[in-house]
Amino acid sequence: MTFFNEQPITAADKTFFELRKDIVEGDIQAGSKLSETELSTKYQVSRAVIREAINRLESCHLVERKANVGARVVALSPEGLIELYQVRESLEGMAARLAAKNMSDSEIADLNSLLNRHFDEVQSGESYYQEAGDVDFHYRIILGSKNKHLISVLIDGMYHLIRMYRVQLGMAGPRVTTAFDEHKHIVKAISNRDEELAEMLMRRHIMYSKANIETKLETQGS
Amino acid sequence: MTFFNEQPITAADKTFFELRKDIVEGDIQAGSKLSETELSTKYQVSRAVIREAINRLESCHLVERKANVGARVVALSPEGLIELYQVRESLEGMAARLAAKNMSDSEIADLNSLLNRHFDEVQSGESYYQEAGDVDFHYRIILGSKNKHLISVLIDGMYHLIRMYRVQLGMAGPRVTTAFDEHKHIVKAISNRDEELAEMLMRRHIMYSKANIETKLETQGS
DNA sequence: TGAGCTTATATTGTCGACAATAAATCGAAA
DNA sequence: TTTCGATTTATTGTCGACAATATAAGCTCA
Repeated sequence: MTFFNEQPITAADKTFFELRKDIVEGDIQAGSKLSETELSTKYQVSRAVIREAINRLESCHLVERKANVGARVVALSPEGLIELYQVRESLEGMAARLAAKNMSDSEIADLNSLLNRHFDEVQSGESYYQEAGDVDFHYRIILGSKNKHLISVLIDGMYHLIRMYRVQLGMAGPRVTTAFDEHKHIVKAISNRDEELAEMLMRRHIMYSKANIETKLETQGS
Repeated sequence: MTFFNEQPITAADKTFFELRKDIVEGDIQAGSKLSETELSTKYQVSRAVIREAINRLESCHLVERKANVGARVVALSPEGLIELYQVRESLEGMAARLAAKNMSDSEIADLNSLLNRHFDEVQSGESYYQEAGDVDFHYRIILGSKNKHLISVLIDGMYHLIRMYRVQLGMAGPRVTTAFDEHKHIVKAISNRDEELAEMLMRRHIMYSKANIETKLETQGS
């Protein structure tokens, strides 16, 4: 998966990526305090670098900072996840609409072939790629919107937080074949340049996903 | 206007607010470079403080940073403004939907009285409060969504950039009475708890506003 | 003359030390 | 014993200096 062309340049970049990974994957516990001095010894960089990394983590909504007190990793809550999905529904719906308007024919063709590849993988039971495939699909449509601001808000501002929820609340989930069909319909709408339908189908797709998570949270009781 | 309860605590806070104001209002030119040493003498703080302020400005999409090169104030372009309004349409539409669901009756009553006040002001020709009133209206609905993430993305991540466009491209605009009617209809839908309609009306309201801006940009040629 | 390389310069990135603030500890009085 | 206040301690905020990088200037050679 040749996802983000993010490659660290400065030490702050590198530390930011490492910290983000450790937070998203739960190596640094949700809700825990981030001590600057502690982290600076752990990651072998100065406090200035740690501070910059923490500032960036705050921008992605992964940590919360209070003046003269410090930073904490965000606490994960069912309500927080619901709120996140409400915003996601709205923004990715718009992304699908804009993708129907702005994606080139060749990009749409690529998207179709991606979907076919997923179909083969699902058939052969390679559940490993399910989440990656899902992420990839949504990622391409987001980029397909060609709206820089929208892309930034979704990728920089929400993607990693969503992933954090997925990883830590264990949302690998089934919902594979139905989600796949939904993806197909969305791409169909996009290739028909039907903006209205593309937005509506994407919103429903995310609403279903949200509902699926909600029932899961109820049964397992988080 | 008792808007943001943002009050500076640290020197970095203060500098961030000052810098943001100077950028939004154009005292620091759009597209210009931000020299850290220069700013540190200008604002009488160390470079560390300036760096933190610039990092935060980057989070609000007011400046863009490149590693080992520096930060520039964003360049304003008609395309950028359109993109911004697309995201705004999507998010504020969702905000209106959630406001219809989550605002308390008393909050809705307050919103109504705000609108009546605006009506009086418009009647008596106090065009001064037009923009402030418009901003206040939208701000209350955003808060009414009760969705922290949505609020953060809109207020922290978009509001000041939108204001920067308004100020620097001179969008005080007419569109007063029609916008006022639209506001009234939106509040009506919210007080009826009609989520669907509230979202739709808000989206249209912002679409009209966007269209209004577009024609303006065409005639005056930016 | 100009293309490519080298050197110089200015700017950003990183660091450790000090100052300021908030939390924790301790002590005194009711 | 408990509550309020003072003192200590730990953490964050701020600073100036140094290192690393990128851009600009100058130089060499075809």
